[in-house]
Amino acid sequence: MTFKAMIDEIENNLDKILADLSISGVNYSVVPANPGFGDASSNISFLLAKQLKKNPKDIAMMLSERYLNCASTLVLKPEAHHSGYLNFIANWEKLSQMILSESYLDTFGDVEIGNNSTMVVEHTSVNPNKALHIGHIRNIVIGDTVSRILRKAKYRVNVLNYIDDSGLQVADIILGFRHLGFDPEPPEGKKFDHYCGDDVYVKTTERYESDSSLDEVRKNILKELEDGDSEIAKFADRVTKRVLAAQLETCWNLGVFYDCLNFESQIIRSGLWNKIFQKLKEMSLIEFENDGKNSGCWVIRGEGKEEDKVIVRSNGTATYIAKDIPYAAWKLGLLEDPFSYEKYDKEQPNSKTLWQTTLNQNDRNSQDFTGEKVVTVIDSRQARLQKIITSLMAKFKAVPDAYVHLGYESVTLSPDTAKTLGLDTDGKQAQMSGRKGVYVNADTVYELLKEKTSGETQKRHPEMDASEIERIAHFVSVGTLRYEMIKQDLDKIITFDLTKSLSLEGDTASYIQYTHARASRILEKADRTPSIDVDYSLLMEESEIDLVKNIGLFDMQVRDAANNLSPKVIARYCHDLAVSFNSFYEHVKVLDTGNEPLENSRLCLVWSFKSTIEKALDLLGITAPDAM
RNA sequence: GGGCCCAUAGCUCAGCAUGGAUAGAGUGCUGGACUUCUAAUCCAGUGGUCAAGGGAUCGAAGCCCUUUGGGCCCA
Repeated sequence: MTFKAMIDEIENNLDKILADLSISGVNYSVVPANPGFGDASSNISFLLAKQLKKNPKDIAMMLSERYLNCASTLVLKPEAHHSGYLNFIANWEKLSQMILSESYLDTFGDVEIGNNSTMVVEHTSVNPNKALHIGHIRNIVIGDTVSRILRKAKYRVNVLNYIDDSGLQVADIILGFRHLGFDPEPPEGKKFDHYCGDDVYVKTTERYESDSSLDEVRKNILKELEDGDSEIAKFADRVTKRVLAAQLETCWNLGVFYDCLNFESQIIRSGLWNKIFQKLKEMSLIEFENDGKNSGCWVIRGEGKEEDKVIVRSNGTATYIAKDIPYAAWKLGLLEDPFSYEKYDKEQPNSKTLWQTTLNQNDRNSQDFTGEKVVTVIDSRQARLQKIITSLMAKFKAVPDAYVHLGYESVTLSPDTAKTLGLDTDGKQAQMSGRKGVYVNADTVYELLKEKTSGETQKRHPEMDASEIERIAHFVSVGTLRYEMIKQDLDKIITFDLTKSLSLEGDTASYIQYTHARASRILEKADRTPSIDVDYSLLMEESEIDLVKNIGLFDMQVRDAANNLSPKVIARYCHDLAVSFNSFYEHVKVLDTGNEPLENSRLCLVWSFKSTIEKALDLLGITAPDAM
C-alpha cells in the first residue's frame, strides 16, 4: 500500500462520521496536502457548511473532535485549520514502512483500471515518403508514453502504426523517381528516408509550380497505386517499404516499438470498405441525398449546425474520410478480419515481435490486434474528421467512448530556427511543412544532442571508455528529446528552437537522470543491498519524509495519467520526485554518518527512490544511467 | 461565413476536469554554497490588475456570458 492507504483510511472514517450524523451524498475529497498544511487535506467542511448552517471552521473542529474517536493506524491526528480545511498528520513511522516496502515490489505503481481489457493505441502513421521530423516525434512520443501508462494501468495494449502507402505524398516521390530522373539510390551516407523527403519530395513538389502537365501524371500514378498490380505499384511498394524501414530505425532508436503495421493499400484492397458501406446503410448511419448540392451522394448528417459530410460522391468514388471508417471499425473489432499477418523482416530492438498485415492467404496466420477501446493519436488539425469517426463508432459499437481521438497541438519552429532553414518569418513562429522543406529532422536533433551530451559526460568522466560514454549520451539524448515532447499539455503548441532544445539544465530529462545517478552512486559506494528490515522511525527529517511521501504518490499519479490519457502527469511527477531527492541529498548525509541504523534506513530510502524513479521514467520511455 | 484550441511572473509553462488555505515550477536577472555521497546540483532574493468586462456564488485563475488578441480547421 502507498499514500493512498492513508487517504482510504481517512475517507472510511469520514464516511462513518457522516453516517453517524445522518448525512449522505457529500462528494468531498481527501488529497495530499499542500506544504505546511499537514499530510492530507479534506474540503469536507466547505461542502457541509450550507447544510449544517455553520461556518466551515466550526465544522472542521467538530469533525476533528469526532475523528479522535475513530480507529486510526496511519493518521496520527486530525487538525482543524481556521480556513475551514480539515487536515491530517500522518503516522510516518507506519506509513514509511508501508510505502517503502511496497516500493521494493516490481508491481509498485500498478493500478487496476483496465482489468486486462484490450486497448488499441494507434500513433506515428507518417506518410512513408520522408524522414520523421520533430512534429512527428511529438505524436510518436505521446502515443508511446500513453501506451506505456495504459499497460501500467493493466490494459492489454496493441500498438498500431498505419502506413499510408497509397496516398498523394507517395505518388509525389514516385513521380520524382520515374519522371524527373531522381536516382533510386540515395547519395553515399544519406539515409533513404532523408533522401526521399529532403530531395525527391521537396524538389518534385517544387516542379509542380512550373510544370502543370505533371498533374495528369500524378493522377495516373495515384490510380495505379490504388489498383495495385502494375509495375509502378510494385516499385512504389519497394520504395515505401524502404522508407518505412528507415523511419522505424528512428522510432526504435527512441525506444518506441509497435505490435503491428497496417498498410492502407491493403485496407483498400481487402474489401473492408464495401462491408462497412453495407453496414452503414443497414444501420441508417448514412443517407442517400436525392437533391440539393450533395444530390446523388451518400452523406453523414452533420450534428447541430455542422454540414453534412459526403462519404461517397455522386460518381460512386469514396472520399478521403471513407478510408478511415473501415479502419476505425476494424480497430474496434467490428468487422471480420480480412488480413493475415506476417512477421516484419527485422526484429525490434526490444525483441518484441512486430507483425504486419498481408493479404497473402497462403500460410494464413491470424492474430488479433483489435481492442475494446481505441485511442488514435493524431494532431488536432484533424479534429473535425476525427469527431465524425468518433460519433460514428460510438453508434456502431453502442459504447460512447469506444473510440477516442487523442489530439494535440502541432510543433512549430521558432523564428531563429526557421531562419537557419532560410526562412524569414518576421519574428513569428513558422508552421512546419514537409512539402516545402520547412522542418527539422528528428535524427538531426538526436545527433546534435548526442554530440553535446557526450561532451558533458566526457568532462565529468575522463577515464570512461568511448562506448560507455556513447551509451550514456544515447540515454540522455533520447530522454531529453522525449521529455521535451510531453512535459507540457497536449493543447499547447510547442515552439521548437534548435538552440534551446539542447539545454540540459532545469526542468529537463537530464536533471532527473542526474538525480538518479546521484542515488546510484550512493548505493554503489555503500556496496550492499539495503534491507527493508530497518527502523523507519529514524526517517524523520523533513526532506526524508517529503521524499517518502513523493514515492508513495506514484500509483495515484499513474491513475491520474491513465484516466486522462495525460503523459504530462508522469513527467511532472518524475520532476517533483527528483526535486525531493535533491533536497534530501543536500540536507542529509547517507554514508559515513557513524550511525549504522540510520545509514541503513537512509540507504533503504535511496534504493526506494532509485527504483521508483526508474519505474516512473520507464513510463516515459526514458532510461536513467547509473553514472553520467 | 461556420467550428475547434490558446491567453497565468520578462520568457516557457503547472494549477482549471471536481471553486475554498499562501497562485507554483523552470528560465532570466542579483547574491551565496564544491578539501564533502557527482555543482547536469542546491539555497536566498527578484518578478503576478491570472487578457478585458460582466454574471451566478458566502467564496473565482478555475463555472456561465460577452469582448479582444493569437493559432488552427472547414467553406
